[in-house]
Amino acid sequence: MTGQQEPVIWMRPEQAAAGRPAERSRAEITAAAVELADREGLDAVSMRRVAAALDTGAASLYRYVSARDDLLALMVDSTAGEYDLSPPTGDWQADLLVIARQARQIMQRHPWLPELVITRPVLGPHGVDLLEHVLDVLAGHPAEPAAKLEAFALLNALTALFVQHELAAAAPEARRQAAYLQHIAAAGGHPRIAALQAVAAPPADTSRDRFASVLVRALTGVLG
Amino acid sequence: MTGQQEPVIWMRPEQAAAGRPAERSRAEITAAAVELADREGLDAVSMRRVAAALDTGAASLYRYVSARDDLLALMVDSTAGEYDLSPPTGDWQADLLVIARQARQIMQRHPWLPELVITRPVLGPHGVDLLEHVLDVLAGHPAEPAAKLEAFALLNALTALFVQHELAAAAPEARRQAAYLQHIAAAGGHPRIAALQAVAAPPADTSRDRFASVLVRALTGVLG
DNA sequence: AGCCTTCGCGTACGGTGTTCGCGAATGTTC
DNA sequence: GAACATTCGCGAACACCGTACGCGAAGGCT
Repeated sequence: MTGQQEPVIWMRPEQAAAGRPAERSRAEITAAAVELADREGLDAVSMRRVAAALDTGAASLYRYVSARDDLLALMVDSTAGEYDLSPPTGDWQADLLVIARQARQIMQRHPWLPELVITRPVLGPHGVDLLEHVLDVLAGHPAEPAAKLEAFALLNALTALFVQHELAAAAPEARRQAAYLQHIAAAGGHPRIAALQAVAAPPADTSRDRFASVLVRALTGVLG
Repeated sequence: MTGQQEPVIWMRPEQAAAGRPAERSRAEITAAAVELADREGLDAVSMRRVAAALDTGAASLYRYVSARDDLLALMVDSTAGEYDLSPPTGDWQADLLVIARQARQIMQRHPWLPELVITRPVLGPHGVDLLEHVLDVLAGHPAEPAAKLEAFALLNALTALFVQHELAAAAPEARRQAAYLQHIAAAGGHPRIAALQAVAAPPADTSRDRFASVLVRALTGVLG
């Protein structure tokens, strides 16, 4: 009855018990994919290009990964290994903020990460360690377990949104969007938007505080 | 010096001033794409498939849209036309919650929307109307204009995250992820996660309240 | 009626993810 | 050391994809 389905990649053995041993490792392939994404963006991470970076053929990758999605999952989890998890201090808000700030730095290091984190949240071995740590930080908090899980998800997703927002500001697409808003303002019929154009100075110095305050408030929202 | 770049699609005239008139309209194409996405998901929205739904060739679409991204932008903006915008009551929190709940319904109607809203926020004519309305709701609020813009973005993105979360719960991928978590819990070394498995009942009845409380708290976070 | 401009779209190019099948390579067993 | 079982590497192929080009046809304006 219950259709037997392929398990998550981390539950499949990396090395077969018998036969010819593999020439490469998941870590090696993941590293190549991450480096490619860092250098040329997520769209450059095609099976062929990753394989080429490893001096092999595209079909070979399927010995290590059952689909491209698996490769992306490996990439995401590998970045979860970049956290520096120090023991909880007892102040859960402060501890979570430390996590969030690290998340922000990691995502800035890997500009392709926010999109992946948001569109397909995935927990691998490193992600599980991170989750365990967050649960440890929240151990004394009286919220329900489900709420703590949601808080973890929100921490990741909100940080990803923020980083994506600040990375997108430099994109040429944002300039087009701004031009259209200006066009709308000039056309009339949208007085509030037109009034917006009067101010120009973006107070960037307050952005980091805003990141913290929004995050903490949202977290207290889920944790009740 | 300043490289002349193609403007946003809504600044280009839909109908050329001279020559043979177009046989179709942007709205027609957008409707076909939306219906296709509603029925078979976003991946089914390829230029060829949309064109086939309109009984035409793929290349024809490029008379109406300069790239597939433009088509996706049209789809997103068309859903922004589904809001029912009633005049502000004076209670900005309540008014924004009304907007957010509508956003949630719209996104549930169009399961492909959250991903697009999150990964490429786009403002077309309908989106601009929505923004104008939100600014109207916040007219009496003393926050900086930039903060109000961020509040608008956060309202959309957070709602999209929530809907995406509740839609993903039914996906088979979630079952795999849960199985892995259970595996980790059984393996030891992650006591907090193992403790999580003890509880089972997901109190779904409180989810709507959580949506509201998280949203309001996050919004008050940006608005100061 | 003629012109001018745009439209429709067949065709083609370079790319994508993924499958199949087979020869080669290896650890294990006799 | 030879035979075997099993896996690995991967070339080739398939079905798509987004997009550019170019040309015949179609319609509005003068």
